[in-house]
Amino acid sequence: MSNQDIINGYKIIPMTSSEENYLIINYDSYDSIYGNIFIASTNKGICYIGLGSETEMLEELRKRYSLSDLVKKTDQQHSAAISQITDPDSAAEITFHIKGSDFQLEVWNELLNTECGKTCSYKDIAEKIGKPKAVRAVATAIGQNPVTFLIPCHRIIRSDGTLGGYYWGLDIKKKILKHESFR
DNA sequence: CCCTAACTAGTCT
DNA sequence: AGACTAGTTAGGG
Repeated sequence: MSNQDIINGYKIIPMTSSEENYLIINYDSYDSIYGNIFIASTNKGICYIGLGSETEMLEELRKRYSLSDLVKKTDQQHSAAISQITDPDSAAEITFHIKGSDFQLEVWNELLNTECGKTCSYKDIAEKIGKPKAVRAVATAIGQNPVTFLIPCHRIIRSDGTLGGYYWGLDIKKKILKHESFR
């Protein structure tokens, strides 16, 4: 299974370490239904989405892509992301350019198969990637997802139906799920 | 229903 | 090597 398959209009391009050198990353902050949202992208795809002040997010971005050049500049990809977040059901085509271990990329790729408005369990994801016993590792990898909202880590909940965790806070997880099931 | 223990594999120190 | 996890299951209160 390739990491560059197109799934529901989404595609993940893994960022190699050589690519990361002197890579130009455009970032900016935008207003959204979830408040201020921070989006960053390379010339190949979106590499980070986060919630919080630009100062905090910039620091986070520098940690993740320490060798790249960060430039405050709006981008067509950013507006595509915003409209997709606003209307999660719309069939947009969005590409991600993200760094991660083989395992992480495999997990994030699998998340793209989850349907809007539905949920599935961490165990389901572990089984789908053929490592049914790696549930906890899968959960950790999901938590490291650099592109919140668009790589739908919020749709993954525990087997017993409870919400499980969420990096940006459980209230946001609830809010997204509610927004997605409206239709 | 809540609690604990055992199990599990990837990542970080 | 050891200590963490956005988990799961089985068991006992």
